[in-house]
Amino acid sequence: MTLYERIYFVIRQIPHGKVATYGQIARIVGACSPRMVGYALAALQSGSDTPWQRVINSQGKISLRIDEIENNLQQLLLEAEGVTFDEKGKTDLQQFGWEGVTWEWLNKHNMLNYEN
DNA sequence: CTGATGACGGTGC
DNA sequence: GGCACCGCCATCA
Repeated sequence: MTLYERIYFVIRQIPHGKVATYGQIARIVGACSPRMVGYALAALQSGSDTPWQRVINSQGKISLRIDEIENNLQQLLLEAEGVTFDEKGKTDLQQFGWEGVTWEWLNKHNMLNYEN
């Protein structure tokens, strides 16, 4: 199982209507750097079953490349799930932030070898 | 094997 | 709040 696959696996645990940050995903899978998460998502191709739209940066903002179409799509998908954005495109992590996985979940999937 | 390529985060100014 | 660094390393050509 590659690091990318672990990252996608964790992202699929994010519930509907919640969002997680890159750093949060990184800590869960044990990636030394949050960049790995971003890189994994960048390598993701459209048509994947991974809810990539629920992953945003630590400031609660959508952080995509210079692709406005995909950028708007991400916000659209999240708003369809009930996540709201302010006029600056920021979402309230206190309200919509994901709590993360449980210790039991990590143990169940043998991810304790990597961190936590 | 080597080098290029990246959806970030924290810190300091 | 914004900006410039720096750390970070799996994947691919």
